[in-house]
Amino acid sequence: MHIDCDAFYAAVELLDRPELEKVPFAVGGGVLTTCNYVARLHGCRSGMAGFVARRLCPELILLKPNFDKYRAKATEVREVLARYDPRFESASIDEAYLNLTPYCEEHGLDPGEAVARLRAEVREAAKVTVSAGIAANTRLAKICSNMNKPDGQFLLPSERSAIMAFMRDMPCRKVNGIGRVLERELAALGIKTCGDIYDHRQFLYRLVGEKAYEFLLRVHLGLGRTSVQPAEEYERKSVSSERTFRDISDPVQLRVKLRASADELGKDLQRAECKGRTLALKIKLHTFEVLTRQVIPPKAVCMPDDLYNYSLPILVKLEQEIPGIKLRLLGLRCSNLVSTKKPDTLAFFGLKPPRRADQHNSGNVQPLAGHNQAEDGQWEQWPDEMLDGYEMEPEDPDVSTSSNLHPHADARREATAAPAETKEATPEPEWWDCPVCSRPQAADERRFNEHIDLCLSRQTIRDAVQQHASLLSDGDAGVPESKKQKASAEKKRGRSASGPDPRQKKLCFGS
DNA sequence: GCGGATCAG
DNA sequence: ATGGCTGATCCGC
Repeated sequence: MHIDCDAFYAAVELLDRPELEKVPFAVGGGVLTTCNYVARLHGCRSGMAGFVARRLCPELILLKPNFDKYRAKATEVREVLARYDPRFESASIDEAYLNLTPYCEEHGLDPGEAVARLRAEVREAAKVTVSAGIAANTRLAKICSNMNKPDGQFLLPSERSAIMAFMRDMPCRKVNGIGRVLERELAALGIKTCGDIYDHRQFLYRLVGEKAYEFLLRVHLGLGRTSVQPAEEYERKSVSSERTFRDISDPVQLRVKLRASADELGKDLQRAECKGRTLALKIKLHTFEVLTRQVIPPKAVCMPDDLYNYSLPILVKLEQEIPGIKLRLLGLRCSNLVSTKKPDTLAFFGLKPPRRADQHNSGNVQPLAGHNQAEDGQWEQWPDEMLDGYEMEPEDPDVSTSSNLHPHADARREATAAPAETKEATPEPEWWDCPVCSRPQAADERRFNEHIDLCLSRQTIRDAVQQHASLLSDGDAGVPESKKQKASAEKKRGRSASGPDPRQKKLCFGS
């Protein structure tokens, strides 16, 4: 199920100031984020520039957003959600995915009944209305939650026929990973609805590339992710900070901006407890053209001074390359992150149960190559019988456009030119137990061996530690053990409890 | 890897 | 006239 608060910011403001009910108002600073019904009557839409809204409706009242307030309200809502699925996944401050199957079984309820109950509880507890979509996977549920907005719900039966019928007339743009650009490209081929995708597949492959092609076919079939997990379990991949300002050419002022950006990013990195092995400078020219340039500092960076000093040469170079450069935005980003969190001793030594999402190791250990379980979950495996007929052969005219949804292109040896090994290994046991740590590993020979190597080196470390346990005063980063323990105990207070900062997680396509 | 680009919220 | 900010992913080099 996907759940979506109705006009969240506006709804929360309305609780404090009911008198706004009658007047056109919207929430947002420079940009209008959410607005009430009256404002909409004046043509103001959410996602519209503030000044445009003002034009349309001069008496529009623009409220300054109060994110602390919205976060507090979001926790109220989430407390209810947790009763239905303790492992629900926040998709943003006002959206979440839940797996309601266990709840329905335990309470002997239909999904529809359970959701009706959930929505009533949210309204009761948090005094805001929510809309919900109930479907077989997250992609469908997301679409469904918009069907009966506001304050409604929509159930899409989990049957092939119902799903295909549902997608057939669904405008492509309603699907999560299809934005304005892709919508345009598709429209150029005559593809307006998800149902149209299949008929045009022979052109699609070359138009959008392999990934997007597979994505679109999955959309057509109504396939999507079926797993749901707390957002905290996703690993962050970058941290950035950028600011827009009045056009600046003055080199001195530009350095001031860079300094500010470095300070901001430094703070954020500290909050996120990580450093970046890669540092990127992003600028937007007064023409709105965007450029990025990156460097790999000799060591992972997180201190503002380092961020500034390593990015300054990039700026200098750009200043030389672009005479009379005039900027309207400048920012810094760190990627290739390494955690500075105190290493979890148990996990590090492999003494802890599987616990997914292998935490960032402290820099010296490479994250197991790009294909982990989380990644598998996100693309949710093609049913082989479908994958065959659907993939490749974009030009093959004999792939008839009949209504046959299972065009078994018999004996296609392999899907793509890609690694191929992983895809073909499906019938085999998916996991091999590591003889060292006995944790399950992907059944891939190369990676399995790499893992064993890893474990052996851990074993070495463990032996060394045990041997010299009393002697080792723990040299890492010069942090005394006592301090590290303490930091661990406190963790990041507030983060999990009132836990705002809902990780923005892209769920499909991108994700 | 790098840099541009799209997408989401 | 699209809007600022953060983050993720994909594509073509």
